[in-house]
Amino acid sequence: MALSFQLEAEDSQTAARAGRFATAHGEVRTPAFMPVGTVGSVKTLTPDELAGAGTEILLSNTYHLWLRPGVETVRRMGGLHRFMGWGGPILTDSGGFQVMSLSPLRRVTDHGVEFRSHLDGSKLTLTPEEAIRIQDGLGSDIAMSFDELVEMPAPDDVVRAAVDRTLLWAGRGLAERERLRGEGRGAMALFGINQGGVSAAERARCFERLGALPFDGFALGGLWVGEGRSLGLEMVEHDCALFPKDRPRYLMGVGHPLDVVEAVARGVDLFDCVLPTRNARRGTVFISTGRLVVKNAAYAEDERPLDPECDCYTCERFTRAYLRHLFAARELLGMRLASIHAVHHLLSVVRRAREAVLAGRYEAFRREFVERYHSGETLAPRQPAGA
RNA sequence: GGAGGGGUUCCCGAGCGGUCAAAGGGAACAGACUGUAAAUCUGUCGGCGAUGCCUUCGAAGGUUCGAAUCCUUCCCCCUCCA
Repeated sequence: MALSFQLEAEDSQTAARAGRFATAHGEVRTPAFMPVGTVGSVKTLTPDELAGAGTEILLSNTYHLWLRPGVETVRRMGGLHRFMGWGGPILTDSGGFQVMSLSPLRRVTDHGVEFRSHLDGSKLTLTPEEAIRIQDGLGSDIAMSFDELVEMPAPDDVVRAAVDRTLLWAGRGLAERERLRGEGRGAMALFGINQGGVSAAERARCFERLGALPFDGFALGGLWVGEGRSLGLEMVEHDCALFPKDRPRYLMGVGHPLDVVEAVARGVDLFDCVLPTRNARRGTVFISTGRLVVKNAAYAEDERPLDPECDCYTCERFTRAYLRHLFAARELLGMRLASIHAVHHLLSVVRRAREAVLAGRYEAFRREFVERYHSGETLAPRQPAGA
């Protein structure tokens, strides 16, 4: 068994759950958030800083590492874990997202996707089999099935075609892992990805076949791509009700604190998202009482930490005024300090969510969390006493 | 003392009779960002009772239907020669 998922607790009032799964590189307690290290690095952060923030598993990316430095290089350097100096578990995305985000540079057929490399424009073909081989070559703990997602809104026939293709590719990916296992490779776990856009019927149709396949976990794909939050949450609730209880459920690409808390309430175990770290690099961080745009002039002389309720390195040592200055001066340290907080904060959200489930009080936690977030209490800029 | 060049909106800098509140860049301010082509992108950036009006291109005066652009005087800066 590539992944032994153990369900530890289920909330009585919501669909929230707590669990854990083991990989060759360590155990992951859920709900969990995976900081995103697309190119083999969570931008600006060292592995020690990630671990210090409570990271238990990272996400990295097939497409990007395939282009540069290339799977063979990573493999010869001892695999992705050694290469990037991260000893914990790694989940790799399959490149499915790039099928969408690099749309002007690609052509999709049943065989696979023909990309123009965003680095040098060269023509490349990524197939579901190749995506599995690459992830195996990288040494991933959890590989993702190669899928096709479409941006919302999208016509029904486009969504249907993406579902059919995703199912076709799911089977081929599993078969490729079996083939690799026959060669003594392919030890990684493999997750299937459910598609179907915002059509409950399509998602159900997709999972009818996907769920019958021997995946180690299931992901909710194609969400938070323009459909709107409430529709997205509806789909989350719908999918989770279909998914088996004994395997982890991964909501791909979602990471706004409120979305995470709401999705956990609907049964999601795993998240990844660039939002916290990308925003952090651009001067906005999530704190317990809302969204703080530290780079704004209003904080130029605010002596408080980003989040008075946070115990991360940045919040223990630095003021908003200093962070604001670093962003204004475009000092790299600003991005680093904000990223440290961002990762720490989201990981603390999922850790507290987990504790709440284990304590049988998730509904109360959710209510308090959402209320606190909307309070905006420590958000308003404060001037120094002498001003 | 002589010769020449120049003073433009917060800064640099284009414009050299109308289409100029004035290119472009910077700074500043704000917004966006959810399986990362992203240390990115977008917007605003003289004032206002705002499909128009008022004030602005070193200062004052003049030419002209009309001036940042032409003329006169003045003030200030820079370069070279003495």
